Order: sequence, then structure tokens, then C-alpha cells
Amino acid sequence: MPELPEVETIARSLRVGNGDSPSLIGAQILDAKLLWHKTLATPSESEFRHRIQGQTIESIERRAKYLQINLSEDVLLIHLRMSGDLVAGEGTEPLGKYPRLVFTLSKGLQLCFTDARKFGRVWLVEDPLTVLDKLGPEPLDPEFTPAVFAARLQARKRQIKPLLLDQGFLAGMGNIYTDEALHLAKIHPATRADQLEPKQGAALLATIRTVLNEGIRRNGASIDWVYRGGEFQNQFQVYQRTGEPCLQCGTPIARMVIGQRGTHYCPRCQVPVGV
DNA sequence: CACGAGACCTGTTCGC
DNA sequence: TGCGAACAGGTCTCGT
Repeated sequence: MPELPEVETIARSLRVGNGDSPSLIGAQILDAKLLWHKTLATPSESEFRHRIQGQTIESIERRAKYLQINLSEDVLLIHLRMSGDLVAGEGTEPLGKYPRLVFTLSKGLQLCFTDARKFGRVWLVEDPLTVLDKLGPEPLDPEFTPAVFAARLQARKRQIKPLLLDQGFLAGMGNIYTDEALHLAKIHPATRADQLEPKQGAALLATIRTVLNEGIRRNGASIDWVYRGGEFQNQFQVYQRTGEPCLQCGTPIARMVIGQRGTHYCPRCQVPVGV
């Protein structure tokens, strides 16, 4: 489920708590139980348990689609990939289906990493940059300007959709929000990046921010059986609406495969240019 | 550098 | 109803 808005939603709820989820700030990690060995990217399981025991959760933030949990000595990084989730609560029995890594915390709390498809990964490192150093700019960073974004587009020949999904080019976009942003910007997903007018490129960053902010405002999107409780799925204009009328022009939404990803677009609003 | 295919995994939904 | 195929919010690696 996790693109930037979903990860941001999780980071916020772990940080400040919400209805059924307690804030984890200040909690101490008493132990960690690894239930699927590949979930832990580094270090080894024994070193992981040894190092993390006794550390306190000092702050929680998000970088791209990574959750960054700053501990008293180290940094815990979590990537949810396709089906990962984090559930905080009370008790020692793992919360939720498909638990892969369970942290026992002080105050009778636990943090449970669940992940049906087992793609998610967890790192415990001293320096987060050893994991995060290849990431591109944050789309919501106000210092990242539309002009800079447009200029970076001009230097690339790739199709715009795979380029937006490239985390080294721009960090945090996933399949849903990319399709939605391109539709809002009226750009065909197969358009070559360097074929976009600088004006279009600048406008594209604006629509990216629009859909991301709207996603965050609605606590992310919940679709299929990987449920999170967000409501952004009700705002989809194209994603998973193949054959349904475009809400702008009535033309049936089309689906094609670009970069091995299902891609949804309006063939009338998003006219192919230089494809 | 760009691009495609294959891996990594499991669960749900679709088509016959 | 049953069964295989297709599909799923992500990313890595390898070959061309």
C-alpha cells in the first residue's frame, strides 16, 4: 500500500498516535523478534537484537517511502514495499496478519511489522545515508522548485512515467499517484521527458504536489485487501478506473503497460506528444 | 544511459 | 464449482 502519502500517514500516527495507535516517542525497545529472516536487510539477526535492545525511540520521520525511526544510538529504517504495514498497540501477541518483525516496547507496547508478500525490508544503521544516499529530491520540499524540476526533465529522454517512478530522479512517487498526477497535468504517460515544454514540466510538479497533498490529507489510499483506513481511493480519476468514463471528458479510461506497470490514462485528455 | 525481462513473494480476482 | 492465469501500492539485478 505504500507510496509517499501512505508512509507519511503511518509516520504521523506512530509519532503522535491516533485513535487506536499509541505514540511511540519515548518508548524503549526491550526486544525484537524476527519471524521472516529476509525482512532484516542488515545487520545479522543476532547483532540486530543485541544492538537494538535498550534503545529509546527519539523521533520518527519519513524520507521518500522509507520510515526513519531515530533511536538513541542507531537509526531504524523500514521500507514497506508492496504489502508492508506497521501496527502499534498493546500486548505481546503479534498484531495483525502476517507478522514478520515484532518489537517489544516499554509501557506494555509493541510495534509489529506485517507484510504478506515479504518484500519489505528493515535496516539498523548508524548513518541513514548508507541506505538513503541515492534518493532524488522530495517532491514536497519547497526548496525543490518547479523550474529546477523542469530543467531536470529536459535532460532526460525516458518516458515520463517510468522516470517519475525512478526514486533516484524523484523520491516517493508510486504507481497510483504517478497516474493521477499525469492525468491532472494532461500528459500522456509515454511522453518523452525532454519533449515536454518547460511550462508543462513546471506544471507537472504542481500536480504531483496536489495529488500527494490530497493523499496525505485523506490519510492515504486503501485498496483491495491491503487496508489502511485512508480515503484517497475515492478521489481516483484514472487509477483502477479502466473503461469507466473520464470525469473530465467522459471518454473511457484506458490501460496500457509502461515499464511493466499497469498505467491508467484518459486517451482524450492526455494526448500523446512525441511518443 | 535506457530499456526489458526476471526475481523476490503471497493473496485475490478474473476468465473459461 | 474448479482451476490456472493475471494482477497487485516496489525495487533490485542482469543482459542487450
